[in-house]
Amino acid sequence: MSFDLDQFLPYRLSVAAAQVSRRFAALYGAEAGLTVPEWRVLAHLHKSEPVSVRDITVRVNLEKSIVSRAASRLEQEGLVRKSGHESDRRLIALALTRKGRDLMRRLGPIAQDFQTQLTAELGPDAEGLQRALTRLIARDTPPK
Amino acid sequence: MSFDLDQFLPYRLSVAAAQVSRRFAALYGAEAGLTVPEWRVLAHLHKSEPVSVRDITVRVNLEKSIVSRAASRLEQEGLVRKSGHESDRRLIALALTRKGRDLMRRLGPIAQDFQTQLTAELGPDAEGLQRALTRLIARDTPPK
DNA sequence: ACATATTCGTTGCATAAGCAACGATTGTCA
DNA sequence: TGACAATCGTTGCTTATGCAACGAATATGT
Repeated sequence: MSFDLDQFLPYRLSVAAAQVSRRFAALYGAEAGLTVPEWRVLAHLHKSEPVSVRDITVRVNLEKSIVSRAASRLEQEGLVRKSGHESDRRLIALALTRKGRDLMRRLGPIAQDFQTQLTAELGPDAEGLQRALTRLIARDTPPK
Repeated sequence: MSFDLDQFLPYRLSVAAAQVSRRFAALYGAEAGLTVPEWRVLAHLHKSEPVSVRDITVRVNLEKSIVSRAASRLEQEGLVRKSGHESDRRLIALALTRKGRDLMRRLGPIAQDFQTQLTAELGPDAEGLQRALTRLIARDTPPK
């Protein structure tokens, strides 16, 4: 009996994740053309700022070079402001600009609605999915 | 109340998928240095061959250019053979070589074992996860 | 205090992904 | 049959990713 890719969990997870990401990107694409890293940085800043690049890499599971470049792009678009940390001059303090906050005020509800819709689609399996994801993420070795 | 990325399903799915992929790559990395597309192509060929590039793009959720390049690399490494389709000369028939079949004979059990281990880790939530993934994948708009 | 190690953010470089365009072939339909 | 459209696989090009290396700043240990 031969191995069946269609039943293989890593494959299924990857396809599902890509699929869900595409759907979500289509939703916020109307409001702003963001990459996934850019979205994650904004979302994290929205709930806690100011914060360093390093903090973000740890909290949103992105490599530091990716966060660095995403932050630069966001700064260039006027969504994020970079300033020096007071006591530790190695650190950079990232914060949302007024424009960035406005954008997140529109994107937040979109994300919430999408989450609600997904949960509805999944019905009774939504909880099991969340628990399973928690377990998988828990043993995280973050990307460098 | 502010949006929380840590509870956002697209984010959680993406992190979990990346995490599981890394773990699996570490396992088969000892046997062969394959990229994800290469692994998927081999896995699909293992269960049905010969098959065209187009077939693979549809069945393993990869864009055709990615499959094309993966197939070329695999051919160069002697794992896959390309030959012309008999009646339709636009098509290419991909098949495993002896070496490719041998590799998959080693990789198949590794994948199975990993699946078993994951299922064990997830315990009672494994089923809910699989059902949820099935639902998410079902409404698939494949990548091009 | 001083040499050394470590951390932070950026950048360079090699590889991968995503999309459009292309030549070659086959399908469609008037 | 013959023009036109559609499909297949490859390739070019732009952008994204992942890793290593770097300069600057701070921590550490003797």
